Amino acid sequence: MLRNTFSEHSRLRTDQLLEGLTMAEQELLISSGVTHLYKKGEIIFREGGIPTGIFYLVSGRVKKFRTFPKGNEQIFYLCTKGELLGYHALLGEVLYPDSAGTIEDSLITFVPKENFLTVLHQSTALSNNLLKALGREFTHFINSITNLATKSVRERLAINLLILDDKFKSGDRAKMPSVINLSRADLANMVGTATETLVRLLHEFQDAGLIKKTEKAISILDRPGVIKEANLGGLKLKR
Amino acid sequence: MLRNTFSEHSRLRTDQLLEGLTMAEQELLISSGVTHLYKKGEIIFREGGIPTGIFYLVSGRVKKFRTFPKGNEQIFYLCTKGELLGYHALLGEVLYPDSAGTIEDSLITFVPKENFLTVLHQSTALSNNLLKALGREFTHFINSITNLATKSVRERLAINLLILDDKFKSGDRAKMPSVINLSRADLANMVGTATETLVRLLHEFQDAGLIKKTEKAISILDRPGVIKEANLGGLKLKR
DNA sequence: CGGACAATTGAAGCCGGTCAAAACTGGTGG
DNA sequence: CCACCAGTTTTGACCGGCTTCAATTGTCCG
Repeated sequence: MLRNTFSEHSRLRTDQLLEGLTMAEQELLISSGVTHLYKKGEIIFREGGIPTGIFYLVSGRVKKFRTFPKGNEQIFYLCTKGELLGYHALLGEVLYPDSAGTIEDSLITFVPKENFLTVLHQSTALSNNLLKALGREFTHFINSITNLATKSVRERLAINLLILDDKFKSGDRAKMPSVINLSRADLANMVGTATETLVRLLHEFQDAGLIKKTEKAISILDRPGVIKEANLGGLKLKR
Repeated sequence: MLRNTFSEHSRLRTDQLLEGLTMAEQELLISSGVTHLYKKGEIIFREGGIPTGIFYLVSGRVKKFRTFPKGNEQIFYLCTKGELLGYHALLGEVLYPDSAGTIEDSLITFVPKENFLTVLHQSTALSNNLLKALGREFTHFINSITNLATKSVRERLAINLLILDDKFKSGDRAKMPSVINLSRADLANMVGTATETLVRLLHEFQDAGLIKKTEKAISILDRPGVIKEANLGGLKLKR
């Protein structure tokens, strides 16, 4: 039940995605690409741009977002190691509807459109894996939508902290509290609020002993407490 | 550019979906199903339920939504004639993450899971059509997310009225202003606001000559005016 | 050390949610 | 045909969460 609200099992992980592909197909997909190091803050592609391939995030973290004329942006997803980027536009045969940019130094492999589509059209395994992944993504998006529409900023912050805690888990010690390394502005843009509001709430959470703010980063100290703040059951009774 | 924000070209229409399929495959998909008349207000499937097939909406209108313990619901999509329902859960091999119910009398064909999956696994045409549709759906969902996160209730109402105007177009005279036949509660749940707030805004819109409220229904009188209210360009300048 | 940018704190005000109650609607049965 | 009831729509009043604007503090580097 908790899973439904904030967990990220819909992530398009390549290990799942490549399952059942022949070595030749895997070769053509991943190994054929050019790998490039993106510095923190670099843009990978921009909304309105023409897709020319997909991106495989070897290491690092990438935000997917929309920008507005006012200057602000809305982040709706954070990619971590092993995920693919930019495939929606290719599949849908449309221009990029969103932008992607690194939030830390990242190693990214570019797979040309032709290679991706070639493998896609000859491998039913890849098709099926993609369909499964996209079907699950749906759950993620309606979670986001309902959270934004019905939850307070405070609750949304708590939810996002839980998600981020998961995404920032260091591979080695999965049990340790993660160090969530994200600027206030980025976090605010994920939660969908003003930076000032976010800062105030973080302060409150820290006072309550739920989190610890350490130089630019955040760690969850009291996970059950944060879960309670998130009100995942919708426990706010009618009256 | 307007398209990006509120138009619904991502709709999973069967006519596009069945393109390239053999007659036998089309037969197995659509014609094999059982068609049933759902009365207005009936539930087709409920979140948490086990998917046993997909639904083809022959005629009528269906809302897709999430419910909360508090009793309220969030509508995130409105299906019209010709669309499919419930395929995400089958593809993702998960329980229904959302609910679906009719908002008017509807004719719906049920296609058993086995038939759907059989055709899916033997027809690359269907796979590709589905992938394309799902890729485009992505655009729709990030539109919803960014609208909810960054736009005022007033702007969101305007946007939704434009979408609904499109969805309630009567097939015969596409040029006439549509009659949007939706309860205040449903409309509020689409916009993501309280019924009372919605009613007040509708009143304002009518006073401004943008819309006309006729017994339970709404018609757009001044479409350019509504578009202006929607602030689609994000024209609200920084200062 | 200074300059730029990020983070924080303060104060003011409005948008929108909530509660309560009135007005309106359609449907039902006497 | 009218009175009544249940559900929906509408209006009113209140107030609290958030946004916004402004200003201060903190931090990282050249």
